[in-house]
Amino acid sequence: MGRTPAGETRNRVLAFVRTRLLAGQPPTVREVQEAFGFRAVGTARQHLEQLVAQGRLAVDRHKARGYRLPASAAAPAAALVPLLGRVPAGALDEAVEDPDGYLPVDARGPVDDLFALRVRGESMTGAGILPGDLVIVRRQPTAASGDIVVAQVGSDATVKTFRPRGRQIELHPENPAFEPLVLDAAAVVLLGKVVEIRRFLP
Amino acid sequence: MGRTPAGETRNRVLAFVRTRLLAGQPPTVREVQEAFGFRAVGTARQHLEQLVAQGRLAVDRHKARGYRLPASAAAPAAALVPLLGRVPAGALDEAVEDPDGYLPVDARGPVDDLFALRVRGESMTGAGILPGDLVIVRRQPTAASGDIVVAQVGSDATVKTFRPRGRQIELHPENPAFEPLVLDAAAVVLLGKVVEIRRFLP
DNA sequence: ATTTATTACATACAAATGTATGGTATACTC
DNA sequence: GAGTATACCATACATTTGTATGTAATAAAT
Repeated sequence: MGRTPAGETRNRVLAFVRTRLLAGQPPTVREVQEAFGFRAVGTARQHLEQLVAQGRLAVDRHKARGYRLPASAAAPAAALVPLLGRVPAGALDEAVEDPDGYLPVDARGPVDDLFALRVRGESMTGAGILPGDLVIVRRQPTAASGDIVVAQVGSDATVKTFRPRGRQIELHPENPAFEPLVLDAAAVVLLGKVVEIRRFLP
Repeated sequence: MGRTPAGETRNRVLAFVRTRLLAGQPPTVREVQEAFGFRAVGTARQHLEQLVAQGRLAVDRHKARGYRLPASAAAPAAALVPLLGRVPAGALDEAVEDPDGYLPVDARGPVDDLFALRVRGESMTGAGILPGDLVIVRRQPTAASGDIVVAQVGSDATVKTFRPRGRQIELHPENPAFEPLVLDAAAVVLLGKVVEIRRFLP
């Protein structure tokens, strides 16, 4: 029987497999076969094996739905980080239980200790953090001087630059219109360090 | 034989399956069995089926690795957007073929026409876009006045605010130290509109 | 024209995997 | 104690699925 243009079909097979993998549903050889209307399993498998030979796909041999993206493709498995509506005093764990939504992040590093917050106020505009921006925060009880952190002061969570001064802690805004907060260390709970900022434009 | 506390194990099974699913590798019943040291396949399956009965898991019957997260879990599938190192004149499609990396984005909207670029220069700091930031761009040939766009001027791709003026196009920086570009419409290729900004902090 | 490579088909087999049935032990209720 | 429920084991079976082998058709190279 005949054929089709060039390596045309093969690229489509790769696209199909990649899509399925990103959707979290690795396809079987026969699912590829059906998706492309091949009348033989072998045809689908041939394309898949060629892609493996070219290094464009990887495979777990003898396993059902064993085709993977090659490590070189640097396919960061995406994890989801909870977006917290508000941070109730103390109970960060509980807030994580009932998030307002989720943000996908690169899962090549640790992600279990991440959460996201929406920024309120203009105190950090000088650092390129605008009202409404989302910050992704890594939970940690300490930080280095100069880090942008999320700290709990009273019942509010606030985003500021962290500057410890002996027994006191200074929380610096990055906006000349605002004054630094100088607080006793005991009055501040460090929720974590801002590791990423995201802004969506309409 | 004996047992274990309460519904303890079951929760762990759910956690295990969920982790595997988010990693894009749905487990088999036997993989669950081994992960928990059950000596019988049935035990693993019993837990899985109970979770399905409770609505905490979903399943594609008679399919290998068929356990899924229930739709109610509403986990937004993540898609990957290619991060382009540079935008060669005209050939955006080719650049997409060989990206520097990928960014995970929420896949509930269209994602096929998205790509990401790294911002160079300080011309947009007034809009909270700093050098080194990543912008996620939706490919489109036109834009509304005031949109932040990526435009190709000569051989360079540049991020600016878009302001059409009759037959001319003005590309406005958001930084008083820079001057607006006023160009003939024919000299500008609009690559797309910036829909998201991301910044990673060390 | 012959050769070679690629694409595709047909069919079969073996391994992986989902499913089913029956049994044992512990805990709880009545 | 009888009855019920839960957690687990042991084994078998059927389907799904990966793998292998042989053949045919078309295109490009020699």
